[in-house]
Amino acid sequence: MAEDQLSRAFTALADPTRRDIVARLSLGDATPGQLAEPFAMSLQAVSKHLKVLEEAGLISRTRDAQRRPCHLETAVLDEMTAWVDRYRRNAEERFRRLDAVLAALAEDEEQDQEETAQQDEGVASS
Amino acid sequence: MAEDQLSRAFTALADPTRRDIVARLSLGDATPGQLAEPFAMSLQAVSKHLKVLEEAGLISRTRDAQRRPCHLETAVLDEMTAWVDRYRRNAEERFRRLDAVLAALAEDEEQDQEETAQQDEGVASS
DNA sequence: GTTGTTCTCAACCAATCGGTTGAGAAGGAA
DNA sequence: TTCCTTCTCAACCGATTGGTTGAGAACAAC
Repeated sequence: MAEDQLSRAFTALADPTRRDIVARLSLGDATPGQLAEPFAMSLQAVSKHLKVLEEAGLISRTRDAQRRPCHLETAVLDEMTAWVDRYRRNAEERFRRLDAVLAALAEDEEQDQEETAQQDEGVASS
Repeated sequence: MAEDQLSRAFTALADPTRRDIVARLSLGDATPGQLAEPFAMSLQAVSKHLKVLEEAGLISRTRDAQRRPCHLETAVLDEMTAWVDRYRRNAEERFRRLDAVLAALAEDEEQDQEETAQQDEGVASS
């Protein structure tokens, strides 16, 4: 996926109104008028939001007389989760390995302490 | 998760520089100086990006003398995939059901056509 | 102490964003 | 045709964004 496409997708979902629209569209296609209804803003503002979502590839629009029904496209949503998951996995795998190393070190430490304790029998610790 | 926290997270990842930083940090902690090195911009600019990432909860910062090592936090990444996946699943489940309905309709249609063909034997179609 | 390194803060600037209003295109209904 | 509905486009406005430079805080090293 092109870099700026991913930027557009994240930018699109950064706005709460646009996330609400995506949530609504996940339940079924809807016209701009229907989508604008729950919001305290003009139809033109919603129309702008739909343009942003369309340019991000998150929705597509068909035609039905004057109406322009909007349809949620899932491909870009897939790309977004793929990106986020990739680096989340990177980090978590790294933490897992680090934990293993720390656990091994802790075991060595325990071993060392036991040996030291044997050597230092009867000597007060500082 | 708070609504504006999610907005901050998506806003943070909307910028390519910040996505690069997250990718880099997924491989291991790093200081602002190390993170700024590959970019053709000032350290101050990178410092601002780190502030955005920190306020989104995507990174945390500790202290090591003058250095402020950055650490990737995966919790918010989880929240982001959870959000995206929720509505992707909604939509895909809906498409799956729609496909089933259409398949059923197509079968009925076939049935109807067979019956009509029997009734209309020898009659030219209009 | 002074010096050098690392990093953040403050002020500024051009560009973008999210809303507004007004105009008009596209198409069904009277 | 004329009206009404639905929607987009264009221009504008204030707030935010992503960069800059300059100043200075915090700390190690000398």
